[in-house]
Order: sequence, then structure tokens, then C-alpha cells
Amino acid sequence: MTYIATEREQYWQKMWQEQKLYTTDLTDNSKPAYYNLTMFPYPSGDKLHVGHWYNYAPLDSWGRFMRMRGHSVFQPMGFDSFGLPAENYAIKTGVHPKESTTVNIEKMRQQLTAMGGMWDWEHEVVTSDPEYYKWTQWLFIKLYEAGLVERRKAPVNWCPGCQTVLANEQVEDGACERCKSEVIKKNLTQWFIKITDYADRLLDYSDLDWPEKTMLMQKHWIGRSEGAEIEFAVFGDEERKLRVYTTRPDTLFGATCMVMAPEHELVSQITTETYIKEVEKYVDHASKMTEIDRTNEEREKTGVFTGTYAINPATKEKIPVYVADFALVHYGTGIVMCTPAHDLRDHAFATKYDLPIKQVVKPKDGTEIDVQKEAFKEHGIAVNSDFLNGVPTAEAITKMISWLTEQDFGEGKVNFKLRDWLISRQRYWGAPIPIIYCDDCGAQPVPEAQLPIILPDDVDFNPKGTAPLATSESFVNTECPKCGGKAKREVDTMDTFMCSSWYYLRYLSPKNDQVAVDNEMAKKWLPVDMYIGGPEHACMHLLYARFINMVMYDLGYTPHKEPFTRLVHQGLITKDGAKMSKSKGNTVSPDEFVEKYGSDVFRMYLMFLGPFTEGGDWGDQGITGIARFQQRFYTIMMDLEMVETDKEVDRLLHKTIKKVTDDLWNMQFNTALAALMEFTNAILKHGKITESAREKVTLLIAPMAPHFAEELWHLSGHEGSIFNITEWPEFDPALAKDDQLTIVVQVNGKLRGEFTADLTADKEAIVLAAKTLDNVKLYLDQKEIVKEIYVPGRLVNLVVK
RNA sequence: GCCGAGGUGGCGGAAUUGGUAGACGCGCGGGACUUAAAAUCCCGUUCACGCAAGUGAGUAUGGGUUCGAUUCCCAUCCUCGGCACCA
Repeated sequence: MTYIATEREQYWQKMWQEQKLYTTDLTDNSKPAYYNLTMFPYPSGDKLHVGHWYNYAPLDSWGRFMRMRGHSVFQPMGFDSFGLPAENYAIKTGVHPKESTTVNIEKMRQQLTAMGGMWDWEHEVVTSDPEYYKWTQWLFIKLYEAGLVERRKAPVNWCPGCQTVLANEQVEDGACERCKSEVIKKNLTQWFIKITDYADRLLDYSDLDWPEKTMLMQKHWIGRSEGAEIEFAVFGDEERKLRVYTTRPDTLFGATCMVMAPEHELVSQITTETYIKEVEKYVDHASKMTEIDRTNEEREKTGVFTGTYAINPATKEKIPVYVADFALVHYGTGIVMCTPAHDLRDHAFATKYDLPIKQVVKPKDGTEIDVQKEAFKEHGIAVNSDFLNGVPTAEAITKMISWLTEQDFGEGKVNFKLRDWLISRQRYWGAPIPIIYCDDCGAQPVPEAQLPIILPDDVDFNPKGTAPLATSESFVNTECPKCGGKAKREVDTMDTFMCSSWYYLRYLSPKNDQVAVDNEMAKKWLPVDMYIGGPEHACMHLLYARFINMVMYDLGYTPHKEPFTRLVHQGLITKDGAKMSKSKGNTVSPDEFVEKYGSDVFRMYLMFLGPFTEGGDWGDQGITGIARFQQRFYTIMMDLEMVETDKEVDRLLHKTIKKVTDDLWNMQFNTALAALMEFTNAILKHGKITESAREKVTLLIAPMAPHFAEELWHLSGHEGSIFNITEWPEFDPALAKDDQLTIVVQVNGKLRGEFTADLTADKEAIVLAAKTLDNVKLYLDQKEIVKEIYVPGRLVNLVVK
């Protein structure tokens, strides 16, 4: 018999839909709740590509597996629909983002349905829908009320040609990708969310089942360090202080110069007249460099002298103050002290500008070193440091901090690399920031009752030098919520990461217009049991989502401290070695494969490509192998002689149950499928199957090929969906056991033969049998056996001399 | 550059986590069926030598630990992801 996948899949998709099989009753308490979540897609014009499928198909298989193991599985889907691409598309074609987004979402819903996923569409969220962004705006106001929102100046990429702000992605080698004008930095007043207030709490990962590498990346991103802030007085203007942050206050006696970030506000104030021109030129040059270039440690260090000197508080020496681009304004205080003898970067800088290199730490073991030649950055013993002399580094740091505090020169300080979250976007297609500016009352948050602040339609989103929303008069002009006077609305919109930082909370009650998060549902369903998404989100989305959840927890809106209990990253599917993205134009559509082979085959093919967490480069060679397998599987199910019992069938079956179950637990879908292939091949050769094997192996393949399994389930006489079954096949080790052992024999670690032995054979018998093999004897001849190693049931290694 | 991954046949990958390297699949070669092709089935397929039994080499490169290393350690090279406005 032949299985016509495409036809039967459509049939089952329709049946599932009619029966509302995947609409989860969130109030049902009869089974344990399991929240199975994936990162929702951006509705791009390229629709779903194979990268999405590589993420969603295994997620769906996992959800089905958990469902078949007796859980009530909630598997929602939605769209992260605000963002830059829709706006750029609008600028290019004139099609309103609302329109293109609606079209894209509709198409993607169809694709997701054709995939046959267990999506619970009744709980869908779309972030560009006012019903959703009303609560994103509400969230902003809650953050504002909690004192976690701040307004400050920050630079943006500005294209003078296009008269608009550019995303980093739109800048190529310092020029606008569209008009090739040189991109400049422009300072704008923007809104920040103070994620840094939560930096320490974000470092706590206890009770999270997350990949080590993700936690490690986040930890490095947050970048906690302990050190001190130290004040240096400006020579000749002692009232003015330059404050530095250092992790090595113990080296203060060796600080022979200072370096300020080019953007530092004090640069213009302290530069002396003679040096103004040169400094300005340098500052301008630095503003055009990317941060990646600026922090490149191999690059030659550059800087310019400001003409000013500071006083080292420890040595009272005059030290020159430079401006250099390797100092970053947003890290620490934006000013660093240089201790060339004990820092590689400072050493390179000092060597280039001929600044003194003064050793203040020596190695613990007394080794002689020449710091003029090479920096010694390790911990050691303080020297040339007055009251610190002879003190080991760790202790010297504490001692120096006490001294600084006593003398009022500074204090101990914990610092983070993590920066506050800039959420202002000078764009149209985003959630308007709910702030009103009144000449008399200043910036005021929009009262909750006035939400949502609807994104206006009568906007010219073509770049004209202002944020697009400023072109809508009906939007801009409003009343001050405090005094009732004339006022203007904020015209910036929010970063889309804001929208995606809390969507999993909204899935639980997307239509509730009274509250953002339904508390009862949150208690029952949160935290998310399984969250699957790309590793590229490790440091941004996943950190923002944890942060927002923590704030919501503190404010009492959600009952758990962490949002995602278990996190898994699918690997990245690349095309010709690079990440698939619309901007690179290298996406591959799954549609033609699904049309030709059916969703099950395509899903299995993706899962069979390699380990789920590793991904790989896309290629369609091999999909026919999966189609063949499906057909062969159908043959063993439908066309084989059926017998009551069969020892060989039982053995094959139970080996397969064990392997497939273990592999599914570990999300090793590729080897689970290989095991099912081996079973199929062996049974086909054997020529017989049992009713029990037929039923159980149908259950085993169900998570990975849902339509196919449903079809087989009904063909073998079952009523009701296979996905309502909650008894996963049980493994019986007694039935799976082989009758004999295969023992491999090595001599000096080299393979020299193999033989089969009885299950009951002991070590002595096996080693003896090994020695009597003809080929083994050849290598034992004239030699003395010095060691006999027996790995039970596997191998004998004879070590000879 | 920094942070995090990864590197195994012609290709995708497997290997009970220190115990037969190459499971499973693709591709390729040979055969069966067919007037022929497709589909299907059977056999073979890491490389070198050999009719074969087998022998030698082999998991990015170079070293080390071990009876035994794809697996552990050190160094180097290459590829990918992220680097705060793509999402």
C-alpha cells in the first residue's frame, strides 16, 4: 500500500481543527500543566523559512511527547509584529506596515497550520495589535512609577542624506547603506530603562535548567567586577576632580597617566587652548568608529594630550591627561587611570607616547621581570607603594580602598558592563511611548485609563528629519494629564524588545481587557516549563525578559521570580554558511518541500539533519531518504504478516522503545529517527510483526510524524486521536536482551579479533577465549602478557611486551 | 578584537561520555525486476596495498596523559553566533 502524505495531512489538520484538539482548557486541573513555548516569529515578508521550522517542528514534537506522557500542554503562538523591516518596506513601496504585516501574519498562520503544529490559536497574541500594546504601554508606566525609567542623552546613527536615524544594520563601513552618505553620531534625549538596578539579581541562576553557555554569556554580558572609584584632582584647578574606576586600586602608585573617553563631557572643559584643535579632531574621528573597532585590543592605541595634568592622590605626582578612544564613556566613569607596568593596553599606550612605566607589583615567586618590556598583569606583591609594600594583591586592594575612603579620595565600587536599556526609537512602526510633555508640568506619564495610545494612521513615515509620529498633528497635540493645559505627546516608539519581553505572560489571557496578566492562570501555568529559541537571543531578549519578569514579580503582577524554568537553544540553520535573514536575502522556503513530501517528512528531515541544538548548513539532499523511510514504515505497518507473538519482534521493539524514549527526553530527534529506521529495516527483513509492536511503534513515531501516526492509529482500528493517549510505551529490559555478547579483542590497544560469548560467561572464560583466537595468537607469540583488561560485555585488551 | 559555540568519509551525521571510529541517511558503484526508464529490492562503499584473509594510516593541526583518546590536558589554525537600533 502507498501512503499519500499530502492528502492525508490535510484531512487530519481539518479533523484536529474541528475537534479543537489543540485548544488547551487552561482551567482544567485533571492533568499536570505544561507550558511549552517557542520564541514567536517576526512576520517578515519572507514568511516562515526553514530556520523557523527547524525551531518549531521539534518544539511541537516535544509538546506532543509531553502530552502523550500525560500532561496538559499549552503551546501558544503569536507574532512579534512591530519592527524595522515593515517600516523600511513601507518607505520603499508605500504599502502601509499595518497592511503588509497583516498579509504576512495571515500567510504565516497558514504555514504554521500546514506544519500541523499543536498551536493554540485561541490564545494568539500580536504585538502590534492595540489590545496587546495597550499593556506594553501599561508596562512602561509601571516601570516609570517604580522609578526604573530615566531620560538622558544618547547618541544615534544619523544619516544626513536620508535625514533619519539608522539601525546598526543599516550602516556599512560608516556609510548609509541606502544613500552612501557618511553616518554621523547625533545626541538625542531618549528614554532608558534601568536594567542595571537589577544587575546583581540577574546574575542569580539558581533553579534554572539553562544551557551553561547561555548563563556564561549572560554573566559576561552583565560583567560584574569589583574595584574602586578614585578621584584625581586637576593640577592647577584642584576643585575639579576626574573620577576613575579601576579593578586594581592596588596599583595606584603606578598610575602615570589618565585617559578620558572622547565623548566625556569634561573633555571640552579641561582641554587647554593649545590642544583644542587636535583634541576636537580626535573626538570627531573617534565618533565615527564602531565600538568593536575601538575595543579591538590588537589595534594600535591612539590618543591625544589635553594639555592638562592631574594629581595622583597616592604619589602626589603630576600625570598627563589624554583623550583616547579605547576608553568608553558608558563603562565605569568614562575615565581610566593608566598603570602601564600592569596592564597590557596601558603598556602599549605608554610605550607609544613615551610615558613612564613604573612597577608597583612583583611576582609572588620572586622572579625578576622587566616591566619596561612587558606588562605584568598577574596578582603578586606590592612594591614601590609606600604603605602597601610587601602586601599581596588581594589584600592590597582592600587596604588601598580603606585608605582612599579615609582620605576621601574614593571608595570601593562594584561595576557592571551591562548598560541601561535604551528603548526610544525614532520610528513609526512600534508602540508609542505613553508620555506627554507639558511646558509647565514637564514629562508626564499617560494615565492608565487613557491607554492604549493608538498608533495613528495619518502619518508620513518617509524620513523627513523628525520621528514619523511628529507628522500627525492629531496625535501630537493633547492635554496635560496634570494641569489640563496644552501639551504634546512623545513621538518616539518603543524598542520591539520591550514588546517581546512579556508576551509569554499575555498568552495566558490575551483577551482580558482588565489586567495585563491573569493572576490565577499565572499561578497555575508559570513559569514556562520549556522555552525553545535561538542562541542569538542569549544576551538581549532573554535578559530583558528575565528583567521584566523580575520587575513584574516585585510589583506583584506575576508569582514567580524567573520566567523560564528550562531553556533550550535550537541550532542555527545557515544557508551557505551564514544565518538566514531577509537582509542577507538567503532564506529558504519550506513550502515547496511540504507540498511535495508533506509536513511530516519535512519535519523529520529537519530533525534528522543533525543534533537539534547544533543546527547546520541547509541542503535538501537526503529528504528522499526520509520519504522512503515513511513509505517503508507504512509497509511494515500495513503489509506484513501479523503474528500473535514473536521473540525477535519483541526484542527489536523493546530496544527501539528504550532508544527512542531516551532520545526524545534528550531532544535527540536525529538518533530517535535512526532507531526507528533500524527497526523498520530489521522488521522488513524479518517479514513479520505483532499487533503490540504495531501499536507501540506508532506511538513512538507520533511526536515526530503526527499526521502519519494519526492515520496509522485509525487504520489499525482505534477511535479518537492518538494524541489523547497518555500511556507511552513501556520498556521491558528482559524482552530487549540479546542472547549473546560480542567481545572485541585488542592486543596493545589494536583491534585483533572478535568473538561471541554466552551471557553467563565470566571474565576468566572470556579472556581465555580471547587468547585462543587465531589472529590474536599471532600477536601473543613470543611475548609476555603484562596486563589483561576486560571491559564487561565489550572488550578484552591484552598488553604484551 | 572580546564573549560563546563548533571542526569526524564524497555529503548530513553516529559513537553507551575513556573501550570495535564511521550507526542511520544521502550520494556513488555493481546487480535484480523492466522492451526501456522511473520506482522498488539486493550487494558493496573511510583511505592506501591486497583476489582474499588481513596489514598500515585515519576524527582540523602539533604535542601530552593513558593498556586504550573523536572523548581528558596544553598550544595553534579555520568556521559560525553575539557585541547593546535586524529580530
